Amino acid sequence: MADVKSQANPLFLREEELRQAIELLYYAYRDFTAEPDAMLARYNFGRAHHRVIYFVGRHPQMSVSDLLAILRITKQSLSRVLGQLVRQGFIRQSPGSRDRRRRLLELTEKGVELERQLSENQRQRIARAYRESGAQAVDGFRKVMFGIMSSEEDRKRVARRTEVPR
Amino acid sequence: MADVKSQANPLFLREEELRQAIELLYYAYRDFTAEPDAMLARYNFGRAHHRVIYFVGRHPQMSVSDLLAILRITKQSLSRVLGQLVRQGFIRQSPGSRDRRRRLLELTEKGVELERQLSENQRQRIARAYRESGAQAVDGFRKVMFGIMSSEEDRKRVARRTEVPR
DNA sequence: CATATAAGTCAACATGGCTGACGTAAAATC
DNA sequence: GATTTTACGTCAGCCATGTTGACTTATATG
Repeated sequence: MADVKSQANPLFLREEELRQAIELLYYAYRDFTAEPDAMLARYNFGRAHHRVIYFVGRHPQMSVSDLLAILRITKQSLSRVLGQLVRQGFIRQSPGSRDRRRRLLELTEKGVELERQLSENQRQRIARAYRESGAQAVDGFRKVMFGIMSSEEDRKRVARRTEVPR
Repeated sequence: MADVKSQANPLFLREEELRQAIELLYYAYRDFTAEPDAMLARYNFGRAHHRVIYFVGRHPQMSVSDLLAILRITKQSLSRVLGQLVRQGFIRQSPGSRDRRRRLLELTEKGVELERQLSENQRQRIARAYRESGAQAVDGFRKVMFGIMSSEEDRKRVARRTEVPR
C-alpha cells in the first residue's frame, strides 16, 4: 500500500500535500485571530480595529491612503473603524508638513497600550511555535509564506525589517 | 550597526521576527482567499460557503455537528449557508444509518465541480510556493503552522492524510 | 417513560465588507 | 491664475456572516 501511494501514484500524495497546506492556513489563521478577537469584543471593537491599530503602530506617520493600500478595503470601510479609533483616543491624526492634504496617523499612548495587549498573545503564540520548530524550520516557514503572497511590494515591506544592515 | 542589532540587542531582532510572522500570516491569508472570494461572488456566495464546500468535500458523510466543530461557528450561522448550498444542489444530506438523527453531508456532482474550481487556484498558489521553496522549507512551514494551531485534535486530523501508511 | 442529543427554525442584532454620490481642501498642472 | 487632480471625508443603503436566545422535532439512550 505504501508503494501505491508514494511511488505508483505520486500525484495522490501531492494533492494531499496541497490540501494539507490549505487546511494549515485555515486552522492557523483561525486560531491566531481567536484570542485578540475576544479581547477586542470587550472594547466593542472587531478584527478591523485590530488591523488598523496594528499597522498604524507598525508604520507611524503613515497616511490614510498607505493604510488603505495595505488593508485593501474601501475608504468607506476604513473610515468607519478609523473614525471610532480617533474619536476614542487610540489614534491621532496630524496634517503632513510637506503635503497638508495627507493626514498622518500614529498611535496615542492609549493606542500603544492596546496594541501591545492585542499582539502580546500573537507574539507569544509565534514565539512558542518558532522555538519548538527550530531556526531552520522558521526559515522554511518564511520562504513558503512569502511565496504564497501575491504582491512584491508587500514582500519588500515585510522583509525589510529583518534584513541585516550593511 | 549590524552589531548593535544582532548582538548587543538580540531582543530587538526577536521582536522584529515575531512581528514579521504576524504580517506574513495576515498578507498570506489575505492573498490566499482573494481569488476564491471573487469566484464565489459570481454565485452570490461568500467565504463561508467556500469553507462548507471545502470541508464537506474533504470529509464526505460528515455530520452537521462535525462540521460545526471544525468551523467553530454557531449552528444558526452554519444553517444559513448550508441551507442555501443544499437548496441549490451543491450538497446532499442523508440520514445516518446507525443514528438517524444525524444528517450526513456530501457534495453532489455540481458541488464537486465547484469545489474543484475554487480550490484549484489555492492549490496552484501553494504548489508554486512549495516548488520555489524546496522540500526542506516545506517541512519547516508545516512544523511552524502546526505549532501555531491551538487544537491537538485539529493537528491530528490535518496530519493524518500525509502520514506514510505502515 | 424520561431525558439527552442532533438538527433545524425564527427573530433580532452587530460587524465589516461593498457601491454610489457628493463635498472640501490642498496640490499639481496647463 | 484657472483648472484639474489628489487626499480625505461623509451619507445612505446593501449584503454576508457572525452572534444570542427561545423554541420545535425526531431519534436515541438511560
